[in-house]
Amino acid sequence: MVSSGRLRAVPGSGRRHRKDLGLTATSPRPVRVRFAPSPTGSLHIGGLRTALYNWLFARHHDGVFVLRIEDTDQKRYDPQALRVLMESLRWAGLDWDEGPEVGGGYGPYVQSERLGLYQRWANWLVENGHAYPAYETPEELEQMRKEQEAGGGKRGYNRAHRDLMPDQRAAFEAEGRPKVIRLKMPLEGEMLVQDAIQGEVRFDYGVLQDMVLLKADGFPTYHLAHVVDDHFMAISHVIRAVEWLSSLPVHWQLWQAFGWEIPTYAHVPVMLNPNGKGKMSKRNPPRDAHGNIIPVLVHDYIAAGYLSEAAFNFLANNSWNFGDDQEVYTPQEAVARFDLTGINPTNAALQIDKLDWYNGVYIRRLDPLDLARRLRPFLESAGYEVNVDLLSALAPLLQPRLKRLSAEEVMAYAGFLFAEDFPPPPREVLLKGFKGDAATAGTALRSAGEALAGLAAFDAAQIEGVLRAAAEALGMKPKEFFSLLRNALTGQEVTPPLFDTLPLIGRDESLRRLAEAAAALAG
RNA sequence: GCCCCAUUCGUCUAGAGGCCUAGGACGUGGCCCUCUCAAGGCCAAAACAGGGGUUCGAAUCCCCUAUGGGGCACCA
Repeated sequence: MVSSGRLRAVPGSGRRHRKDLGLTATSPRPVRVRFAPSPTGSLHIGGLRTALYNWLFARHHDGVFVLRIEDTDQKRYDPQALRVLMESLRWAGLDWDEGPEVGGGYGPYVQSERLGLYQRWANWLVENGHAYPAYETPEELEQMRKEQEAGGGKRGYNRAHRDLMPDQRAAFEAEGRPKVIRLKMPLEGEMLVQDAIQGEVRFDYGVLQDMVLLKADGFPTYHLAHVVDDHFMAISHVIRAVEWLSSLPVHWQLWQAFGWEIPTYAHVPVMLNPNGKGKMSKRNPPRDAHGNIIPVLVHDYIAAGYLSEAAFNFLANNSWNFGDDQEVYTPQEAVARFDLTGINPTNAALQIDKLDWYNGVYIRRLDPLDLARRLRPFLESAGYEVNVDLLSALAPLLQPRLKRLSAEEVMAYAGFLFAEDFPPPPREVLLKGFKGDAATAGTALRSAGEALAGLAAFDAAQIEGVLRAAAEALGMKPKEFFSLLRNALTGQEVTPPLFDTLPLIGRDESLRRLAEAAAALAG
């Protein structure tokens, strides 16, 4: 039954032996892989990871990465989806060699433009006894399912039309009943396949059903389209989500029926919710410890302020690992080392904390001016007017502190720089953490102002010098003095370091804030 | 209900019969640095799901159980 020499049976468990296969070494075919999303909505984060593994594999082998659009579900088609899908892939740095907008020698790359091909090959299957027309209506099938559930018996299509007499068939045709084409699955026997990630996979054909290949509307189902397209696009390795593993026998039968060279299959594990319960779903978005929603769609990750560099590294390092205990690596480094069989077959929870850590790592690696440039649109879309020079000066201070590119985080650290006007903070804020009385505090603020006013250059080093001297002259602990100044100058408990922050506020404005705070305390 | 797959610290993982006293990372806790918060440095707690085999020797191979996950459409 399994005729391909490449896909020989190997004794023992898959886990143990899957790396002995030499899958690519023994394959004479040039590496061509594809990512084949359906344009029914925005790209799922797990989908991006699957795309990423395909891309890594293609680049590692100097192969070809194809983007194919599986728009065979007319009911769920979303015209916006394709654009968003491509945006998401490009954001992550996954460029495709063939597909929409770039073309290629195996097109068209959109399935709805290939309908004739599927119909032709579906008919070929019927003519050669591998498939048959079935005339049940969706309502009849629904009825059948209900009876099965009530009876507790076997589920699935009962194969009523598998062996129709020619006159029965003619009668249905004469009636004008719509028909589908179904695959004739073997009634017994076993399928045995070596999956590059999952290892040995075995299915008993007896429990499988006759899946629909061509729908009544003339569109193919995934099963037919996948095999026909992967054949005519010369795909060498099918790297897809493990959700498909259950339908592998259908595809396997199709390959056998057509007699085409079978690609190597690699089923990548799914991404589970952070709590490990169930796969990530946009219908039931997961939440973190604080009750915040964890994004599921790639465009939500972008909007949440994640860097594509961090997302790439994080996704690559989930289910696959670099080796050498190295956690941070570039796409180029990953390409050099990538090995399909090194993907862990176990489903993995999405560890959002680790993504946040990666994001911090990559934010810190940015050129500060680049950070400012990337931050700008987030601030603007939150309604802030951005002074580019100020933001550029602020960026290095923000850099070790930000977890994401977000207006919210920037404001938490530096909102006092963006305020339209800055009235003196209320007393309780000014005196927060201060042990002395208001008069002492006011005196301290005034002497800080005097020290700063006399400075030749208003830079961090000089500011630090005079303020430390002022603290000593006042007989105050630096800690106490500086937090008093922070309160008066920013109204915030948490800010970037004071000495670096003062030049951003500016000398005049700083002196004004100190004076007004002192006045407020006096009154 | 049926089919398939998996199971190593809370989480992501290393592990290919002896290099395992089970390694790394995130997170957590402590200490250091320190004007707050970060960043950084150091340290710590934390795992082979359970039970049977095979073997001189098992996290690793086999079987059973349990648990988790995926799938059972004229969706992909």
